[in-house]
Amino acid sequence: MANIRDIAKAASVSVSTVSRVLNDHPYVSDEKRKAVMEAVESLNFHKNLNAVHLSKGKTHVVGVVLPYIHQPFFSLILNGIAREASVTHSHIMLFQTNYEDDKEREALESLKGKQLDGLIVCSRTLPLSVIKSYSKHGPIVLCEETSDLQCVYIDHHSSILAGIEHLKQSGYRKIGLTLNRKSGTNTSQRVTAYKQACSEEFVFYNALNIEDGEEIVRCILENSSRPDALLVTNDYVAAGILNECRRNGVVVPDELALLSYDNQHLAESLEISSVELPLLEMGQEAFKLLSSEKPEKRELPFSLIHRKTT
Amino acid sequence: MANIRDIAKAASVSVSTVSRVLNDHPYVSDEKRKAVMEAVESLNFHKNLNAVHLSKGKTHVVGVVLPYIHQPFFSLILNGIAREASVTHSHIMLFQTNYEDDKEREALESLKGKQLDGLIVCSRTLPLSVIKSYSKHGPIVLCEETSDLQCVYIDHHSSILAGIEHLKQSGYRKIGLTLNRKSGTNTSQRVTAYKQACSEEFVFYNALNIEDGEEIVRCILENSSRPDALLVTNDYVAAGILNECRRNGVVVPDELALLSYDNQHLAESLEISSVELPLLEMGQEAFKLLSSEKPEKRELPFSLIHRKTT
DNA sequence: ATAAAGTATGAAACGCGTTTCATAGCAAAT
DNA sequence: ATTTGCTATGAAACGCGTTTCATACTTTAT
Repeated sequence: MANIRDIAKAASVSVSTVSRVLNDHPYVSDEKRKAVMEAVESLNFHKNLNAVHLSKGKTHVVGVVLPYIHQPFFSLILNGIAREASVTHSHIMLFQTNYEDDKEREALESLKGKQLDGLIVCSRTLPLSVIKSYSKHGPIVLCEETSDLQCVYIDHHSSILAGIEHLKQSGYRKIGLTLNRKSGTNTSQRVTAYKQACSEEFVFYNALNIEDGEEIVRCILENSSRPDALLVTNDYVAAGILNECRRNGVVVPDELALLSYDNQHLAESLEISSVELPLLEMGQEAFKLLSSEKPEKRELPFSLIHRKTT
Repeated sequence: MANIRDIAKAASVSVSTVSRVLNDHPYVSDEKRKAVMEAVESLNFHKNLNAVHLSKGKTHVVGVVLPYIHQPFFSLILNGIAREASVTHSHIMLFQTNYEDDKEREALESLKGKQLDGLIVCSRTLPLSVIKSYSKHGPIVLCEETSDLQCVYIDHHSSILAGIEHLKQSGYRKIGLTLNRKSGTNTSQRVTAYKQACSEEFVFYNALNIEDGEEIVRCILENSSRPDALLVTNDYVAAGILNECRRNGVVVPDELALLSYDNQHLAESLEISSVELPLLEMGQEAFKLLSSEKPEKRELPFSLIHRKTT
């Protein structure tokens, strides 16, 4: 494939001039510009982006680290990122980690190797200190509350307290909590708030999908001591719970109230009460923070949407 | 940042030797290897990936073109791609197009500029001829039936016929069809098959999400001539339909049968009959096809899962 | 003993666009 | 008439790792 020097030769100009033409720099006479463009045309020239990246030291690619693409929570954040990236003509490199250290490291190494201009970590398993140590190679934004790095987050502690408050006001006393993984900043915040506000503890882990919700109902029914309300990981789990309740004749919300997280279409459609999280904005803000010079922590608000399950 | 020449100097060897050490080439004496590694360590050297990419002419990055990330159909394919990519330590660059020409072009241009080693197009709006014209710059795989390019696909024509057959055998006569966009290879195949098998026509477009399903029911109820069965775009639309039917006292499947596509968890959970599509495999196959030398068309099977809505 | 094969190493070219610096002509300002 | 400033253009350096080629020394095979 023809390169810029071939073009220079063909157009009888210097490579600098070719580069100027290609980049719309001023200070190129019309005739030379024309000559270059003709050469470009006839030799079917196009830039090698890797050379551009190397030379410029930038790629206009940002990495996005997330555990699962298909989970609505993350795909919405991703969507927000994509939307904002599109504005600046940046591209997105995806690192689906499944919460594996190695995969997260790959992303960090790509940043280090200048393949990425920045990195957005939607969720992680690596220690914060490790992530931070890479921040000297480029901007890193986290979607959780941290003090050392740029971050966008939701105050999950408060959201849980608000949810519990809401449930208690409606007369529910034995409030349970469903969560996905056992570790993680966001999870910890939820658990801490929960333990702070509730004496009895009904905590269900590994609750992530519809079928997990169904499983939880079965689990609850087997037990004599059962919650009368649940704060649910997300709308999908709630949908599963709702579904299995119907099958088993458990009346929602009388026998079991449900307050889920995310407030996706599904919640609206099934009339599930839900804590709305501005995930799209979260992605957008995360992207914007990449190019913010000063350290910033950006908190986003949640809001409780009251429907028929509470 | 130190580069390979600095290392060479510090270790008193040639750059070739440094490169050999960094790439685990044989033919390096232990002492030189040690010297290089020490220099790498003390100067905190790490490769500039853009230089590697330029030099090697490869990036180990594949582009994925899809309209919407958050749509389960595509996020599942993406998942399959990601899974397979992870095996070869390839990375994924995401091009969410919203079916905009420009975005698709960006992906194609990235391939042309050697930023990508290959491209998987999950769905497109650009004419096939345009896509094909870029295939000289790198492998392109489509997720639809084509004769000119590598592709993985499902025979949507047959799947519609099978669905209709199934519905007819159960006694339904006025079969309707819901679709998303009006154009597209997959859509066309479905429409063609539908028109071929059904004399009456009940076709609903822009059916993609839960709320679209609800809307469709409202629309159906307003009309005197209504279908008694629907072939539905995907499980989400079916869920919306199911939901709105319940609200309006329409009994499923007696008054309205539903056969959806994709067979996601949602369908299982709501006991919706669905045509299972091997989307994960589709993604995996698509990725594998990128590195297949010979032209290949790979058809994947669908299967009809009979549940309570038919 | 000699050819053949393998080990080890470095110089230089290669992949390729961008950018700085120097140079030179020409117009506007003093 | 002279300085200042802008327009135009090219040579060369820069970003940086990889790879080929040539060279030279060891071994192993014949």
